[in-house]
Amino acid sequence: MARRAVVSAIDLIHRRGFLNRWSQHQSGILSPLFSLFSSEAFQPKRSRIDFSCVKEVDDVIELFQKIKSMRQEPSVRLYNKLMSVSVTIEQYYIALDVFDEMLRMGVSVDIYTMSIAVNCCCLLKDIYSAFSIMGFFLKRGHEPNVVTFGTLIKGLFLVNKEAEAVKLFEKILDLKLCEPDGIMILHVIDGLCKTGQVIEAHDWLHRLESSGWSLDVYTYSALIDGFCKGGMVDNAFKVLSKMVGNGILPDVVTYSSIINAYCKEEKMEEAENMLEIMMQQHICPNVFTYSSLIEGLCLKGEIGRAKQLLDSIVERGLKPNIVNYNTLLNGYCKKGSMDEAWLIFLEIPDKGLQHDVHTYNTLLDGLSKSGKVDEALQLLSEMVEKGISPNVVTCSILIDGYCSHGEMVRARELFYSMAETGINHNIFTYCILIKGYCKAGNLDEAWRFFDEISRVGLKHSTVSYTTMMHGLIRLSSFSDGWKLFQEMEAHNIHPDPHTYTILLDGFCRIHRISEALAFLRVMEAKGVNPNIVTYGVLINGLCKGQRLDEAIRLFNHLRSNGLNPNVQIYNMMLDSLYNEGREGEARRLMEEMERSSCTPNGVTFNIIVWNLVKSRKVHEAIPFLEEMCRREFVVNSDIIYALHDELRIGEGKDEKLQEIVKKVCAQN
DNA sequence: AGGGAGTCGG
Repeated sequence: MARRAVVSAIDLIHRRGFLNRWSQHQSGILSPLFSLFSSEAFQPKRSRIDFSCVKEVDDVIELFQKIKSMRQEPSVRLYNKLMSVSVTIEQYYIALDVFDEMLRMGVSVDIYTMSIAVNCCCLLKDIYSAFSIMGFFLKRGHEPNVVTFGTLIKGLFLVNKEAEAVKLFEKILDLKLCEPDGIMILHVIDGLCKTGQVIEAHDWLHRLESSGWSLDVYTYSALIDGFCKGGMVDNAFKVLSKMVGNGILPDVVTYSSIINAYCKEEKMEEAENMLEIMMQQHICPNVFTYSSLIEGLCLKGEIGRAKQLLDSIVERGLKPNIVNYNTLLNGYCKKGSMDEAWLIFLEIPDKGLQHDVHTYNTLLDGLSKSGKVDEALQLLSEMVEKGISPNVVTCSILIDGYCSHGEMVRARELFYSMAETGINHNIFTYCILIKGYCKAGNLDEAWRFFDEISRVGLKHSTVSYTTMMHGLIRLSSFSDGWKLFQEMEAHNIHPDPHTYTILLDGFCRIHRISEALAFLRVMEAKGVNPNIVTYGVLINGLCKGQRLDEAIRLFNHLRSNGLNPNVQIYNMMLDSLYNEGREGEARRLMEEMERSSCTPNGVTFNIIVWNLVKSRKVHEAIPFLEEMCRREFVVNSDIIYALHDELRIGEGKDEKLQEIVKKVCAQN
């Protein structure tokens, strides 16, 4: 690296024509005048060099020239400063070029030069050169200090050499090479947390605490964040109270970490409580805090509140960014509220923000998922017109859109045309196409693309195997799917809850329910936790297999596993209870459903209404039908026929019934 | 004069 940088500043200057311009100045007719202005007589004793104007490489080169041509021998400080502004504008190679040139010119470099140069190498992930530079300085009698060592520790973490980083830190402590300071300790604690070694980080913190080293809010916050990210919020709180006990007060970052963790788990009440607590301490939330809250609300489907929150950020004088809007847009799209999604999309430019490729991808996904392929294609051309290049995600969305409408010819065309536009396929695009072909009933093509994955040098994933396995079970046979499952395990590709759920469903569909139940234990033994869908599949199997009581037992067991039954599960149970004539239990289940704040959907209403109509309690069904109309739920045709029959029998005397039937028919 | 750190996001 550093040697590559031997392209010295001089070469660069030649290439960029600066030297030429400079010599023209010197030899031009204006040169006497120029030299007058640039002479020291007109400059203060300490040369005025404005480093704040450095924005790009050319500025660095210009300043380098300026420093070099100063009458008075420029001090090493000026060159150091030039290196550090180069770092500020992320031009690490240029900074090292300056460094090389300093050495070439015989500038007497110092320990500051060393730290900056070492930092450059670290940021370029060239840890070898970082140590070489330190060695070089050592030979010249410059001892590395806490800054140099801290930078090296950071560098080691940056290149995933955690063990070496810790070893270096231990060595520094053991041999007392320097006194560790807050920044160095932070690098160690944060580095360990970010590599998933939170417990180790905690042990270190404890050790450093008892040795009396200074720990600050940064370090504690890093550890708290580590625990939060590792799903150990309890431990995070322990650290929080410990830091307060040590007289270090949490700040906005500390709280934001915890709030973020709650939001990720969709525990919005807790998140908002934390917000409350921090505001009581007069700590103002910032954009990070709000980003987490917006995301959490969107995850919970509370988009309206998310929108309110986003608007309130502006009122507070904070500036939300495009990602915040994209999050909200995604929330609306996932909910299928495309009108609101469009409004947000159109609002973005008014807020002084610009649509980016993610904005377009999000809206495209929403449109194609809600069947508005034409609108999606129009948006795509608008995107291209605006100069935003579609990426592999854009293509995936469109291919998926075609697949879900069974338009496999177009899906395939797009798949092949991607390469021409320089967009490479990844495992995701393959999975989408495989799923599409399975859905379209074309196993041969699905297999063809499945086999192509490894041929084109891509790595199979859990999803690729699971998708193909699902297709086989549905279109071919359970045993073919089972074979692929075994192949998957043999290739050491780990099945996930999704994989197991499909297999369990397969067992149920071929009426091998007991094996499904046994397989649930296998899954758990392998450390894969069944989720609510997994249980749903089993409950469905038991219901359909006339084993309703076992289904009820499994259902009652859910909450003790920390799982909340979803609306599909309630629907299955309700349907089975009605079919078995266990009306009372069905009613009780409905009450429980309401208590658990599980929102009934169209299917729920159809089940209820159908069973009321069937048992000739049409009048009890009317309020449900009204609610269905209000919520624009589709009413089953069987129900509509039965209602017409009812009207005929009653010879149209029942006005209330007539009215609702008219309304239902108009809507369906 | 140097490392200047910890929270967010598709």
